[in-house]
Amino acid sequence: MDMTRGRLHIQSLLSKFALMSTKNKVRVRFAPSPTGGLHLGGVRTVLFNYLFAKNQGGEFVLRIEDTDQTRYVPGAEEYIMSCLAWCGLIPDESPANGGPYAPYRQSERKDRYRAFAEQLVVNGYAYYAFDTPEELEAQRQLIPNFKYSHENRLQLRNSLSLDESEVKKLLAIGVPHVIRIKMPVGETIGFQDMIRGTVSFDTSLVDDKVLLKADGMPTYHLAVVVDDYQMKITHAFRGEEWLPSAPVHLLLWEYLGWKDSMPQWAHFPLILKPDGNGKLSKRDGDRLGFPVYAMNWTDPKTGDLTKGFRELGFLPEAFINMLALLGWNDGTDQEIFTLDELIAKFSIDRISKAGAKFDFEKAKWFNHEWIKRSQNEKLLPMVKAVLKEHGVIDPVDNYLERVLALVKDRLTFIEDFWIQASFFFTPPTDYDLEAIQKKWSNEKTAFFNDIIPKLSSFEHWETEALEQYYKEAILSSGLKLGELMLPLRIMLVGGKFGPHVFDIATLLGREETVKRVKKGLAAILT
RNA sequence: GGCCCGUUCGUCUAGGGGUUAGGACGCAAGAUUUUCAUUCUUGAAACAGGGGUUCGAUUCCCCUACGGGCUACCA
Repeated sequence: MDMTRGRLHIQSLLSKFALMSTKNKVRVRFAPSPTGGLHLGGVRTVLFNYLFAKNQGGEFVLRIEDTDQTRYVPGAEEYIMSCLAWCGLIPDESPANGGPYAPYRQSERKDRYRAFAEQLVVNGYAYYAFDTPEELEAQRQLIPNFKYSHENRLQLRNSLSLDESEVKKLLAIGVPHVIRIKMPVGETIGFQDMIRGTVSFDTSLVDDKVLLKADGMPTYHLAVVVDDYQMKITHAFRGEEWLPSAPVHLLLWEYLGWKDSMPQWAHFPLILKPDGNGKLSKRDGDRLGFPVYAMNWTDPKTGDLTKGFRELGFLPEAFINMLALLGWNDGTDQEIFTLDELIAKFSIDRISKAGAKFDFEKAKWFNHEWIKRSQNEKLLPMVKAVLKEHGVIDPVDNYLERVLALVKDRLTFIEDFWIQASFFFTPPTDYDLEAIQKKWSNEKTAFFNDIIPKLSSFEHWETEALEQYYKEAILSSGLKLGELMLPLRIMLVGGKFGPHVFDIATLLGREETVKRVKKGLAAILT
């Protein structure tokens, strides 16, 4: 499929939420960058943005940051949209009418950024810089901790250090250049973060960030401010890794003359590696054996597949629930929330400040809880898919549903269904003979030979009646109850596992049960 | 190195000037299930350290330590 699908999703998102909104509504944005799979942290950022917007009765806007052409990965944009759709955060199908602030891809908004960057230069808040990447690299080699800043900008090649005529000439002949912000000296710039309170910086210590790259594309710093302004964003929430660049953004809002429309800020804590320290990365998932992406992601460059939560058998409800509770809680002991509950109860000031280590065990627990709570009919398609993988095609719905009801509580992942219930669909081929053969006796053989025909004609094929009948048969044979329970189980399922043995027999049906007992008995006697 | 942010059981967290510092995951033990799992009960397990302020500090302030983030013509 081509890249338009991503756009359809964005637009449908806009139309769905934008239509219901009117003036003075909260507008929140998230800007994924299509450089790879969608990471846990990314989904959580979207989720928090979404929950806040919905909680406030506002709207939620997606921008696509595709201005980094070197890292842009084809297909990633569409993949991100699919992940968010799976999570239930954006609509699945889309009417394709653009929202009021289209386009939403930075590459398609390219021209606007240049104009604002030039405006900053004219007003003395930014300047052209002609230094080549090689020259800057040389500086970095020469000077430890080199920073392009007020301390050295007059020694570098830019419109501040060069003659006006020289600058004009360079621009006229098209020498590649960037536009950098001219950070003021000795000012303290601060803001109110909705999570952290007052945060402030000394502008002397911040470097002159590039605003517009040599290829004419904006950096994140310029794009985020222009887009947030033009899209009338009221709240800008992002990960904590952005905190250090906040002063640049603050200044830009001021220099562009938009200070009064600046959004409120919040910086979310990071999701950390479960072991050791640091930000959670794709590598950690590979290393520790759990997914860090929402869905399977195949890197088109390397062909590497990274497994996703969806494919592992996570329910989207569980995934969302788990992510929401990683760094947020509602102040009560409740841990299981539906999306609607999360929306109703969400508030920014209950987000914790400190980073949270991801715990896969807890994630599994959330999934287990959600499987238990899910309606059978919802689970059925997923269970069928698992069966299909193992060659079981078109199981009877009614039968499948009864099996599912019996084993549902035992599942951590949907995939576990096969481990827990395969014997309902294919008779055992291997028997755990070790468990019973040592204590086997001729009396036991006689018992089964005797009961097989009786079972074949047993009328009340139903759990309780069967159990009663079987136990009475044991008693009257003079054998011990416990000695003949396990053999029956092993004949039916092959091993020491599974639900109540008479529930299994009931579901299997009379014919199949008798067949398995015969076959099992033969296996024991060989 | 510089700047910024943070620090309650192993992990996610609640709490907040006086509490037996609460819950959940995981772990351990027991009960139930004549299997295994589920479930239930119980248990072990935390306020980073040092100074203030205070009658009293885990809670407020400062310092230190530790952790994290940023320090690109990446986001």
